[in-house]
Amino acid sequence: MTRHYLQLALPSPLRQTFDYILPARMDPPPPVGGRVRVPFGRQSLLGIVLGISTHTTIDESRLRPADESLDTEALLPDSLFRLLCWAADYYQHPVGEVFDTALPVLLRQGEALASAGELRWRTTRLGQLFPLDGNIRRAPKQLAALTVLREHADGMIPPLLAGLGIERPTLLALEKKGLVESVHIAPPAREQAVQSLREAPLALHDEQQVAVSAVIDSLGSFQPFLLFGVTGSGKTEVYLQAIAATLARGEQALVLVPEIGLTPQTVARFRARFMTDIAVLHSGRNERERLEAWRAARSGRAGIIIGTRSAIFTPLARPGLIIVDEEHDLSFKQHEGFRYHARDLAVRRAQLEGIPVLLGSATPSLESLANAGAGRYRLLRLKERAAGARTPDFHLIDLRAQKMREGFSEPLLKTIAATLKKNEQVLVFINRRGFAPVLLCHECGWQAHCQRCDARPTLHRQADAGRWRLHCHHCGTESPPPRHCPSCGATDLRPVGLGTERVEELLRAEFPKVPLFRVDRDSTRRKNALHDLYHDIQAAGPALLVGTQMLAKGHHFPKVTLAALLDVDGGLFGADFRAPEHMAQLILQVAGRAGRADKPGLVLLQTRQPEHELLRELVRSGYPAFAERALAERRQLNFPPAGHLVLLRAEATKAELPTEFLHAITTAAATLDCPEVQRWGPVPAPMERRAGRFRAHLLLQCSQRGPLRELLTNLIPLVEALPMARRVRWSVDVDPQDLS
DNA sequence: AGCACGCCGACT
DNA sequence: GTCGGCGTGCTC
Repeated sequence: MTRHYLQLALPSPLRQTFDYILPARMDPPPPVGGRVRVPFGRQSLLGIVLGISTHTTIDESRLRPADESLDTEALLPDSLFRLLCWAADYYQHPVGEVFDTALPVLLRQGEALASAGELRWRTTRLGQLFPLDGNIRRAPKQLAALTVLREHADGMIPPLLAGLGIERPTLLALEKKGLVESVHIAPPAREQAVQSLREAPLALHDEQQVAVSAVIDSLGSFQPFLLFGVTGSGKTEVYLQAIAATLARGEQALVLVPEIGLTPQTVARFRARFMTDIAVLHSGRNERERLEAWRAARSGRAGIIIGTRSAIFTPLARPGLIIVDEEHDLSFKQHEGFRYHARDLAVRRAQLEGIPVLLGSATPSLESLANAGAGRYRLLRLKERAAGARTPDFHLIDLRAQKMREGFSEPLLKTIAATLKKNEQVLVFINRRGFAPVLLCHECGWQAHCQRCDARPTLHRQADAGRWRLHCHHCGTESPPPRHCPSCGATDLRPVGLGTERVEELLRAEFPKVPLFRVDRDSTRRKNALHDLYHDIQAAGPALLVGTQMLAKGHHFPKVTLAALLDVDGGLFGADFRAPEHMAQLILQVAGRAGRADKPGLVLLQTRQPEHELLRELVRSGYPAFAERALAERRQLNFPPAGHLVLLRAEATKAELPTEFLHAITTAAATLDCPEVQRWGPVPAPMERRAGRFRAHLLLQCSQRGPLRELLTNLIPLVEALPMARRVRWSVDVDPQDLS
């Protein structure tokens, strides 16, 4: 009899698969895509079967038999399985870790694929007949439980019982007496998603109608769309109606949203419209909930799946449409481990599934705009704002010509005062939380410095007690600020620069009678805090809103007519080549909060560089013109989307090691023939030391993806073979989103 | 990454 | 005399 071998993906950083002997007793053999338990060194691991073969390249004597097969069917549909294999190759990441990232934790730990069903308690035959006036009278809780359960022949679920004061110990006691039992009721297999609408769709304006029709016409075949619609133009209604058509075909829709965008309100909007089950997947859910959502998607029970980045790996029984909202958002790129981009995988997945994918944004990434320009994506424009709302006016305030009061120019303060006087709300945006980014000795110029990073810790004021703390945003270290300058002993230590807390303080002093709301990660740490804040802001009259990105994303503030950005220069002149793009997106997002319906909005930008070409273009002609110019710059530099990048990162506790290691890589690369690929570095990372580790970068650049991929495929085995590779932490970042 | 093996410093 | 530091080797 010929022997068979299982080719497995194992959760290990080793970039290889592992072969195991398929034991004769394992009959039927595990399916491709199913899990098996195998011995691995001294541990026992779960692996995914990638293939079964009669051949192996490994010496027979080294092979071990698999222990146990867990599944009778593949965990993932074929298209998703192939997407993961493709992604492992594209991102040059170990395939075992790719599967590990893609699967719910409980499945990785061996939980059954199918849900055991809902747990219910019910009486046994004996329990039905048991005399209630007998011995059990001495156990009142049990008596009550038994009485209730006797009236519910179908059994009851634990939460319902708990509502009646019946807890698990009581039920277990009754079970021990043989009076009640727990059963698992399996959910209906392959239940069809309910398709009917709960509320009527909104009327569409012409541009929306064109967009919806285009998507509906393409259902059933691969087609990427870029839905480029200004804030307030009704992108969401386009999504909802495209989803309605998808559900009407009996298919499912997968919706990806940015991390910050998946609020209860977002989900509520979908629930209000559709009767179907909606599976929600985000970081706030526990593993049990994630697995249930995953199962609902896989079985086809859920018609709509809404989730953040990792939801792109949700299996679908009948895929129909993928939507990526705010496709330019950075949170779609994973920044550690398996560094995939969910938007890019969404397009690839749509292709493998043969379905349309809709990327939506008011400020599309230059990548997507370039794809649309090249005809790879179909561009759908929404230029009109719904309900006749007007686009806000932009004004630059040249700070060089202004007397400043703690970060505020005179004209800005005047405009704020005037707006408040009209009973309207003002939004002040500053992209830095805390009180001040620098603590400086006024005597000798000493500055507070993080012990573990090449960075200055931010000065924070504790909400309670008003205590001061130094807080490093890069490594999380917190410490009390020194009372004396460690360098000269002086006591005159001063906070320099602005953060949200300081802006709050300044504005409270300036406008003592006006309610002020601060929205940043520190002020919204409490559960529901954000929701409550939004509620209070809507209810308030004239008010000041101070905040970071959090304030700029998602929520609408109809009463805001003035939005001010205190410092746009920081973004425009960041070290990263994408800094201007991100700043432009942020400016427009903030602008999108101002001026709705009947009231025109005004956006004030404080800058020391009013002649900056990109900034002027943005303010004068809007995002498309800005993007055009930014794209031209990228083309000149051969940067994405014109060219392609791969960033090799290395870090270690010894300072010289990362650079040495990357040097060794360049030496190894020199033996490979790839004249098209350019090399930058190795260089120390922009912040060389972070959380006590020294970091270095090596950037690879090429106008074509092909040579870059080929180089990586040949280079990485050489890198792994370097002895030094054991002593540094290194990673490959294909299509890096930021170079820091 | 885990996990074990192996050879040199400060302590119950 | 041991406990334990992390260098290095291996995992089908």
